Amino acid sequence: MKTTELQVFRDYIRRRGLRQTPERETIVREIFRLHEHFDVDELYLRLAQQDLKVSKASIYRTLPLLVDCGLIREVEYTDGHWHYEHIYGHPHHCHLRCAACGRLVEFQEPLLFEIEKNLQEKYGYTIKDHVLTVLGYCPQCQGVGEAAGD
Amino acid sequence: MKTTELQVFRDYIRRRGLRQTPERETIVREIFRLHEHFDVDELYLRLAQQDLKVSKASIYRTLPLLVDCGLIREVEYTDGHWHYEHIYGHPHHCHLRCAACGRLVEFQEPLLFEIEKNLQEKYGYTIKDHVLTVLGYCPQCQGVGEAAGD
DNA sequence: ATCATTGCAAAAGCTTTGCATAAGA
DNA sequence: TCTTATGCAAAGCTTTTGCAATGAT
Repeated sequence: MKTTELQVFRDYIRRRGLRQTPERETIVREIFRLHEHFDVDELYLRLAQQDLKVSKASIYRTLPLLVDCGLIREVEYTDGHWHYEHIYGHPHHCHLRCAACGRLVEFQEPLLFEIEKNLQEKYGYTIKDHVLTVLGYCPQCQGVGEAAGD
Repeated sequence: MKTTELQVFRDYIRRRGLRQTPERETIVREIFRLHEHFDVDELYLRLAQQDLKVSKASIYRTLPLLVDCGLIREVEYTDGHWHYEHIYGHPHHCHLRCAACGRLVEFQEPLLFEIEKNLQEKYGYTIKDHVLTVLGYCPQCQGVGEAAGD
C-alpha cells in the first residue's frame, strides 16, 4: 500500500516528539489537494474559504516542519515572499520559466546527475540536492519580451 | 582597451536618460572592489566605514539598476534578505554550497548549455539564462552534517 | 531653470514571537 | 497532569515610498 503524505507527516511528528494537531493536518491536506505552487497567503485564504480556521502563525510555524520532513520545498522567493511546492510523491524536477509571462514548465534532466557526479569527483563534496531554474521566453512570448529587452 | 564596470554603468545611465551621481558611482566602485557576495547591509556598512555617505535608500534604489544593466545579479535569498554578486567581467558560473558550513564553490559546467539546447528543442523556449545551485557536504563536513540529517 | 536623485523618516510587507488559552499525550 | 500548540496582537526585519532639499544637465 502506498504511503500517503499524512503518514509521512505523522511519522515525522512522532519521531520528533511533537504533537499531531488538526491544524497541522489540515495544512498538509490542503497543500496536497492543491496541485500548483502556493504561498502562505494563498494557503491561508483557501483554508479560510472552506471555514477551516487555521491562523497564519500556525501556517508559518508548520511549513518549516514540512520542509524538514521532505513533503514540500521552497521554490523561489519572488514578489516579496516565498513560494512553495509539495514534492512528496513527485520525481525531482527543475523549472523553466518564461521571463515575460511567467509561464512555468517542470522538466527532468538526467544530465544533472552527470553534473552532480562531476562535482563530487572534482571537489570532493557529497551531493545532496540541486535546484536549477532556467529562464527564457516561451513560444507565445518570443519577440515580445526579447525585443523589449525584458 | 578593456571596458570597465563604470563605463558600462555610465552608458546604461545615459541610454536610459538617468543621471550620473556620485552616490551611484560610489556604490558601483565598492561592489567591484569587493570580491565576494554581498548584501545591502554589508555594502552600507563598508561605505560608512570609509566615510562614503550613501543612504540605504539610495542603495536599494541603485541595485535594481545594476541588475538591469548586467553588472550584478541576485544570488539567493537567505537569512531574510537578498545576497548579490557582481558578474560583469566574470564568466557565467554556478554555485556548490555546503549544507553544513555554508562554504561556497563557484564552478562552470558546459553540460548546462547542453541542457539549455535540449529545453529549447523540447519546449520551444528561447533560453536566456539559468541559475543552478547544488547542495552537498564539503570534504570537511562529511559525516558531521550527513549523520545529523542536516 | 528643470527635473531626477538624495536622505530621512514613515510606511508597507512578510515573518517571527510573547503570552494567555486550549488541547494533545 | 504536564507540556506543546494555537491564535492574537505586537514586534522585528527588510524593503519601499513620500517629501523637502539638493544637485545634475
